[in-house]
Amino acid sequence: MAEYISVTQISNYIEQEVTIKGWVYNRTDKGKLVFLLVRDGSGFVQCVAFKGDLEPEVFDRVSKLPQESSVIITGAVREDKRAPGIPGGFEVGVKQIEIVQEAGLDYPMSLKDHGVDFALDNRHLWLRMQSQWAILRVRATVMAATREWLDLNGFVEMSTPILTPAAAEGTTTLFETEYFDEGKAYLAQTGQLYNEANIFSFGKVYCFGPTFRAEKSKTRRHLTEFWMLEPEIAFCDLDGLMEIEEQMLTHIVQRVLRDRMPELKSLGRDISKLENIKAPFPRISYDDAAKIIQEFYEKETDPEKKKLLKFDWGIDFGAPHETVITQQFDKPVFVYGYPTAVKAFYMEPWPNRPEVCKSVDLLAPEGYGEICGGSERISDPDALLQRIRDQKLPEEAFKWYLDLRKYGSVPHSGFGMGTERVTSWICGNEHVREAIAFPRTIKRVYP
RNA sequence: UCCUUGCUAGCUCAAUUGGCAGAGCGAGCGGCUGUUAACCGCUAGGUUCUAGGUUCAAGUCCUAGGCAAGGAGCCA
Repeated sequence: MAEYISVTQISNYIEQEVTIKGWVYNRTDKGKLVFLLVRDGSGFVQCVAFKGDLEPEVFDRVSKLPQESSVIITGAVREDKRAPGIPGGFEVGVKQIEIVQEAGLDYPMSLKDHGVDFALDNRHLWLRMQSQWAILRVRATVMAATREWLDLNGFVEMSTPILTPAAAEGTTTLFETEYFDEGKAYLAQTGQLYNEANIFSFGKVYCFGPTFRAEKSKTRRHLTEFWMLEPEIAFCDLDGLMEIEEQMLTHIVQRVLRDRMPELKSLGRDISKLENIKAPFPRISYDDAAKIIQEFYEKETDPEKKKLLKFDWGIDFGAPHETVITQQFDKPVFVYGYPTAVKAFYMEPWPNRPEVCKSVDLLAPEGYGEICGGSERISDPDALLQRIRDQKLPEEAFKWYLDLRKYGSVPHSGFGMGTERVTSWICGNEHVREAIAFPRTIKRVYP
């Protein structure tokens, strides 16, 4: 009896008889022979059925087998450069085929292009397309490599709550829900404050889970539900934080290159752009970034684009600003020292320059923009209380958070990384919605 | 909330200045022993987003509405 294998293993079974279980991705009927491109979850392999090798009625069914039919195929593996697939270059000569189910003829997804609306309405089926399969395989590797690096470097994974009592930074962007007799609870938009408590027990921690933003943002970089990684580190300043970010990201990209090359190639990704992603990453201040933007603003002749590049010191960067900055570098670039006024209340002010703070964003190249945002946190209890009062935040809700600065306060830092943004950048996607299996956007909660 | 663009066959899109509703893919039938989103021949498939208006004549122009997209605002 033939051994059951997955397509990824196929190169180890040349000239041997194997069994493949999967789905018909494409069929090419050539008359007396039929090519079936079969996907099994691990890869895509071409299976070839010759009329002379099968019973006439079986061959007849195979030559009419609809796309997405589920099959169990047994036959000998051959090496053949002409064979398409992932990894490709191998094919199975069909000796036996069990048709588990003939798929319906009205399968709506064709191998040609689809519009965004149609593709998303059929996300449960769109997932089967090779491009989506490849992107989500890269995503899984991004997540695995992230945990791998953190675990190897002494971080402890903590699970921070999804249901939270109040906003970390205002209440306008929270999804709210009734919570028994306690009033309202909110879906977490960050686990950071809880991780700041966790470090005083564990030193270096991270949380990695879904995060919710009720922002009415409709852009290629936004989802209302996305997966965020948030490390937090005790006894760590801004420089130490940047070092952690660049080491971790280097590991992620190099691991994807090692383990997901066929997927990246099938997506048409320019691999040379990724091979270069190695620490150290360039570091520029907000002030330096402002100068770069100003130069481009002055050079720009198109009035439309010039308007988008308009920039006054003190504002946060928009997408066009980030694009201009990232295009100066072929690696991700750190921009640190943002104006205190545009950043969250807990960020440590710059020494002798309180108008800027020890915040840092990591911007991905090729125009992808912000993938990580973080800061050194305020460690002084009086300074933190002052910031909470200045921003008119509910002092009562932050009582426990202020406790952290009373009992053994230390300089500490942390950042958040958007899984979908990192995956999109590595894959070269146009939109983050393809980097999560079932995207949630302002206009879509189905399927 | 604002700006811009789009909505025509199951899907992706054409349709010149307002003048006969078209193609490719998918589906059906036939052909082909090396296809790579195969190719070739034939067949079926339409309330042109909705409602109203202008006109001899509306997919096309006007009014209102709906849906979607990606930008702004907002945003770890």
